[in-house]
Amino acid sequence: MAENNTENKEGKKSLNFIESFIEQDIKEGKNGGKVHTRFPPEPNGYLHIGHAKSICLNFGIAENYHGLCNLRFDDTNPVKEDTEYVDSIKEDVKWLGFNWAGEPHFASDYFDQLYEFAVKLIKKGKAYVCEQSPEQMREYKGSPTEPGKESPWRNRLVEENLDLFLRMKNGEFEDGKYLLRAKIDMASPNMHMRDPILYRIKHAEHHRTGNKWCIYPMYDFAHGQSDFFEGITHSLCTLEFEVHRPLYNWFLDQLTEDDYRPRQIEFARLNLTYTIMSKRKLLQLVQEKRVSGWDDPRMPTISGLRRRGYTPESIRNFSEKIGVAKRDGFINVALLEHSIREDLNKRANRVMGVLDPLKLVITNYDAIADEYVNAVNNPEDESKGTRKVPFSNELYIEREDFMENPPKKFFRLSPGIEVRLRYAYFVKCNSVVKDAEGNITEIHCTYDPESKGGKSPDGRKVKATLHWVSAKHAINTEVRLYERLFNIEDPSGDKSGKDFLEFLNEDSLEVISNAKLEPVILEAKAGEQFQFERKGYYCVDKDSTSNNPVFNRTVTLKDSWEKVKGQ
RNA sequence: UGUCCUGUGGUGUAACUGGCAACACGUCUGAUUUUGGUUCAGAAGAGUCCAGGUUCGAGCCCUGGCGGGACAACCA
Repeated sequence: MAENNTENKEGKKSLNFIESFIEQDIKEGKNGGKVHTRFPPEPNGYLHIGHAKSICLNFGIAENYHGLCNLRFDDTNPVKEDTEYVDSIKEDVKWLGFNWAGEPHFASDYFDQLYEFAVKLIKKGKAYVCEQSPEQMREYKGSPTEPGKESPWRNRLVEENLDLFLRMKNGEFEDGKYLLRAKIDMASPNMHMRDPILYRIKHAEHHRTGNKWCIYPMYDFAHGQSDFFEGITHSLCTLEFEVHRPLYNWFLDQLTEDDYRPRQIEFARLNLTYTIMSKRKLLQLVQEKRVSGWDDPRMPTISGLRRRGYTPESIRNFSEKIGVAKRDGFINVALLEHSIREDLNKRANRVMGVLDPLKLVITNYDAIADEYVNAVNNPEDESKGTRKVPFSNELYIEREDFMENPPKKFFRLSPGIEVRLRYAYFVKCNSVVKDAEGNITEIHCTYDPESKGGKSPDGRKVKATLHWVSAKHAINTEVRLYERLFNIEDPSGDKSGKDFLEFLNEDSLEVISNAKLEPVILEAKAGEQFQFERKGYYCVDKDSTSNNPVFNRTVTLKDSWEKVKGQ
């Protein structure tokens, strides 16, 4: 699967630990040698790049082993969940390029089966109705280092348990009055085995089952069984569920006598530098309007990355590059950025765009001439063809491409220096116009008519090629420049107790309202990606209108001048 | 002073039943270049958390330490 895996001496691809488990299971003929995975989000928020890792893993493994992967919504807590999230999750999974097996599944599809299973446990004497308050529960639960104590309701008669559980279901009691708990071991070193809660009373409307139920199963009582009901063979989840595994298996033991059983395997969740992955915190950013929404291009959500200009391929490639293991670490965002540059370099058409315009006047060029120059759309892909770019005596160039008193290694435009205007002509700077404060307002140049197309007939060289836009043809454009959302690598991991919001980067968004672009961009559709030559990759935002085109910067180009300049 | 998981270049991931620690990103050279991009060529950077042990040979096996993480929601 992972493309960065080296091949061993026999030319066999090395496997990640999950693939090794799976191949072992197949070899042993477990579950008939089948592989069936699932991606099981709770519909309580938008998917983020961490989910993308899980999606690529689950769907990728199913594909590799000729199996299937389900999409299942883990919707056992009605107060947090919503169909808005269901819809966005489906959209995001599809956008990433994956197809789930059949229709999407829901844990709520199994509420009846789960209820029956709970009744069965009661009858077997393995579950009981408990009346402890949350406080009492906590007290009786003990701590990781001390055993718990048994609930006084633990030895209720089966008949009584059955009766109470039925009445819980029938809505006879208010929230919190009773609980159904498994009878396992209050002294277990594993807290999750200390008589975990199976059902709680919650008079809440569920986004799918409406008011049919007022008792809802807990995660642990729903997840493994859902896997079982769907015929899942390998249930991949993140590391924090490792301690749940004995309970996952305990339920399976109660549920089945034959030898089919899903296997839970845990892997490390993705951490990315300079961002956060917690759904709760992302929700907070949205609710407090620190960002414009779940799809704000600065968000690590799939919808945010999409709006930012990331392609599904780039995210899938990223996911392969990071691999999968059990140790938790931090992936540098540089790797994500590399993935999108790599992809867009091949697919994005080039266009010239000036973000910080400075007027350049060609004093010896005919002001009324109507000239077009030929430009290559994508040097990496000849099939993308060429286009005509209007040229005139008044142009915009990038303000940072001119320096009146340049340092040694600056080889762009400065007085007396000749440079090439990309695809057009050589120009030489003769003078500079300034306003009353001494700010440069215009650069005056002369051009060499012999250098049309950017080639010098006498073979003389220039050290720089600048992008430009003809002033009278320029399309005035809004461009949104994004920087990382946080100032430190791990905003959530601060040991001094600072809130993650304190590390928000106040300059993460810069809006330019007077960028100048070539006329071709008027034909661009929302979401379309371009490389603005020498500046980076940009895409058309959904806010874009024909009167007011709006572009998002996906990522800058690698900029080695930036390093030189810094010295 | 519990249980479980986990320690490999700056970062992430590899190394099949023990056999010269590899790949990617990042960094640094140089070449090419009508993008200070791309591409190409090359370099630096770890001796595998520590200490013992087994072995001809240990990142891999054993013992003992140390570091990091998870677990005490009627959340998932």
